[in-house]
Amino acid sequence: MLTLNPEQRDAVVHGDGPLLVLAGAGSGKTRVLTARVARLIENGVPPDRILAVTFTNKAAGEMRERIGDLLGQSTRGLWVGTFHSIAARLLRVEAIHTTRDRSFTIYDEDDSIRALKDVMEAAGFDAKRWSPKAVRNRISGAKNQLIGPSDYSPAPFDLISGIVAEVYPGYQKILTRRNAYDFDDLLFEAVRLLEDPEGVGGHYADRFLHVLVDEYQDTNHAQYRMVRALASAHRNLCVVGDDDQSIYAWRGADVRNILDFERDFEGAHVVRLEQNYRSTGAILEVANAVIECNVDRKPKRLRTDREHGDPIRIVRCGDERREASWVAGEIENARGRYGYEDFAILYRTNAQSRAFEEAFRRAGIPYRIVGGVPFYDRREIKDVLSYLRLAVNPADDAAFQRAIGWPRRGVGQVSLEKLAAAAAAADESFFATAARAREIEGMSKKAARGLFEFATGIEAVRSVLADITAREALEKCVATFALATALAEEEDGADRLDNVSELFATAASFDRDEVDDAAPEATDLELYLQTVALRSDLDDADFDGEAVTLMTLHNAKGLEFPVVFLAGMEEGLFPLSRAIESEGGLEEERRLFYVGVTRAMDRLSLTHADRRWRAGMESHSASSSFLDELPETHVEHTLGGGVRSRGGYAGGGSSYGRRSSRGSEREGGYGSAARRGGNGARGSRLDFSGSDPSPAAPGGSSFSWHREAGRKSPASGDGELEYDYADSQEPVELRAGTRVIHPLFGPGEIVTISGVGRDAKAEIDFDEVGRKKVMVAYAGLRPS
DNA sequence: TTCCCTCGTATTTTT
DNA sequence: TACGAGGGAA
Repeated sequence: MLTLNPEQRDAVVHGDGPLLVLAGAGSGKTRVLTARVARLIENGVPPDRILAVTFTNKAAGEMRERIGDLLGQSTRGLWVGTFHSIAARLLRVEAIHTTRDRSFTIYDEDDSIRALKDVMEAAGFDAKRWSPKAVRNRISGAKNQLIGPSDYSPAPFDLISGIVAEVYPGYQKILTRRNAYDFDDLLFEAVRLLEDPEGVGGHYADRFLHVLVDEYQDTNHAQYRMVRALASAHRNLCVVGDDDQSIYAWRGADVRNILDFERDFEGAHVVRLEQNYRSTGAILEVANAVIECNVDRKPKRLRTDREHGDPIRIVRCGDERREASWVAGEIENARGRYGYEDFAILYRTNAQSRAFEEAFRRAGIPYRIVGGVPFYDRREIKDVLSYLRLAVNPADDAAFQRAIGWPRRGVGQVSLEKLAAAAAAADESFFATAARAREIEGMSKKAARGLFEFATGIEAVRSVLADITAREALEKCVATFALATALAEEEDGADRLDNVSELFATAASFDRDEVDDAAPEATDLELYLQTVALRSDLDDADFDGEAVTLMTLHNAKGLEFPVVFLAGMEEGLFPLSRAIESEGGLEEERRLFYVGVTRAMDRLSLTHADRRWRAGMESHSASSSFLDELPETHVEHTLGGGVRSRGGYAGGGSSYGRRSSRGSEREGGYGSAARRGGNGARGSRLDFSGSDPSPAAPGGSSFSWHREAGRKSPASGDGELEYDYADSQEPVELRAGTRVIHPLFGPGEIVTISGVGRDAKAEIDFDEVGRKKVMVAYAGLRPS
C-alpha cells in the first residue's frame, strides 16, 4: 500500500541507534517519518514509549492522523506535539519540581513585552529610547542559548546588552511571581527539568524508547538540549530535516544542530533523500541552481522523474497594482485547467498581500490569506481571554491590567499605579490587592469601587471554575462583566462581536481529548488556554475550498501548490535589506527563495515591480539579484504591464501546459492533506466562505436543546446582563418565532432556521444587536 | 479619567 | 499606509 523508494525504506526500517535523514524538498520526508513510527508500533513498541516532536501544532496533528491511517488503529498514548506543548505538558505534570504551579499562564510576545516594559521603566530606562521589543529579543536569544539571568554578561560597547543585563533578572522575577512562562521559558525550564541529575529527567529518558524530530534544521540550542536529554537513555533518536530549508536562524535556530548531528551522536546512520516527487524538471533545475549559490551547506542535488515542463517566467511590472492584476489575469486564464485552490501567491512581507486582495476582489477571485493579523491577536479576543486567564491564574498581573482596562470602569492609569505600588509593598498580586482597594491611601472612591467590583466578579467566576467547561467559563465571564454589551456599544462593535462569537465556537468545540499532549492533571480551561496560547495562525488555516492562497514565504514551508507566483522579486524587498545586514543573512534569504521555488509543482512565475508603495512612500527598486542567478535556459521573460521605460522584455503570454496529474504518487507535504475536523476559517481572514464547523450539534431534523432554565434579568441601568444558571434539562423545540437568549447577543426572536444537524443555522432578530445568523451548534441558545 | 486627535514609526516571524 | 502611543482637552 505504501510504496517507498530504497532510501526511504532504509530510513523507515533502520533499527536502533541515531538516524539522520537529510530530506530535500518534496522528497517524502513526512511519509518516512510517519511510516517509521507506524512500523515501530507494528513491531511492538508501545505507542506511549514513542515521542514525535514537530514545530507546529498542525504538523503534529497531521502526523498523528497519518500514523493512525497507516496503522488502521488508534494512536492512543503516542506522544506527538510541538516542542512548546510537550514542554508545557512536562511543566504541568512536574509542577512541584518547578518554580510555578500547575495553573501557570503562557505569555505571548505581547504579554512579555509589556511585562518587560514595566521592568525597564522601573529600572529607569526610557521605553521610547530603548525599545522593549529589542530587549526582549535579546532575552529570548539568551534563553534559547540556555543563558539564565545570572549567567548573562553584557558585551562591551553593546548598549542594549547592558540594559539586558540589568533588567533580565527583574523580568524573570516578575514572570515567576505572576506564575507565568514566556515561550522561551517553556523550553528553558523543560531542559532544566530534564537535565537535572537529581530530578525527574531520568524517568522521561527511560520512558522514551524512540524520539523523532521533524524539521530538525530549525531547532535552537534549547530544543537540541531537550531532544538530547529525552533520547539520552536509549539513543534511538531519528531527526529529519534539510539544511537548505533553514529559514529561522534570525530567531535562534541553529543549523549546526543538523550539520553536527553525526558528530554529536556517534555512529549515526545517515540517509539522503534526493528524489523529488513534486516539481517539474525545469523548476527543479532552477531550484538547484539557486541553492548552489550558497557556500555554507551540505552538497546535494534534487532529481525528479517528472517531465521537464514549462520554463519559469520572470515578469516585470510597473508597480504592485499591475503585478497583482497580472497575476489575477493569469489565474483567470488558467482556470479550467486548475481550480482556484491550486494557486498560491507567496511574498516576503505581509504588507504585500494588500494589492493582491484588491485585485482579486475586483476580479471576483476567491482567496484566503494565511497569516496576517492572527485571530488570537485581535484586541477584543485578547481582552475577553484576559478574564479567563485571570480567573485561572489570579497572579497574572498582565491579564489583570488588560481586563481592568476594558470595559472602562473608572480605573485609569493613575489608580492602577497606586494599586501596583500597594501590591508591590504587600508582595501581593494586583488581584489580591484590588479586593481591598478601599484601604489603599489616596485611591479615589470611584476607582476603589471599580476595583472591588472587578475583583468580586473574578472571584465569582473562580468559585465555579472547577466544575465547568471552557465554554461555560467564557459565558460566565461575558455575563458577569457585561462584555457583549460593552462591545456592542463600540464603534466597530459588530465585527468585534462576530469575532467573540467565533471565540465561543472555538471554546465550544474544544475537546481535551484532541489535545495530543494533555497533562492529565490539567483542567479543561487550563488546557484550552494553553492551546490558545501555543496556537499559530497557520494551525487554523483551512486549505479546503476553492480559493487562491496568499501567504508569506515563511508560512509556505512544507506546502505545495501546482501553480506558484513569487511576488515582489526586488532588491531590498527580497532579499529584504534588513535581513541581509546580519551575518549569513543573504544566504538565509536565498534559502527562503529556494523554499519558495520548491513549493511549485507545475508552474512557477516570479514577478517584480519597478515601483512599489512601501511604508507610505513610493520606492523604486531594481529586480532581485536572485533573478540573475537563474539559469537562462529554463527562464522566460515577460512584461506584466505598466512598465514606463522603453526596453524590458518581449514575448511570453500565458501558455499553460496541460494540467498535470494531481494527487498521483507525489507525496503531500503538510497541509495539502485533508484536514481533520478543522474549525473553519478562524485564523485567516477569509473573504470566501469556508467555515465548516465540525463538532456534533444538537438535533437532527427536529431541533431541541437542553434547557438550562437560564433567566436573564432585564437590562438594568447601565446595561448589565446577568444570568442565573440552574440545571433542569428539559428539551425545548426550536423554530421560527421562538424567543431565545444568546450568551453573547442577548435576547432575540428566531426568524428562520436553515440547514440540519451540525450545519443548522438560525437567523435571529436580537433586541440589542439586530439581526444575525448563528450556528445552532455553537450558539448556546437558551429559551427565553 | 477618558476620549480624541495627532504624530511618528515600522515593515520576516513555527511557539 | 496603518497602527499604537502619547499628549491635551473636557
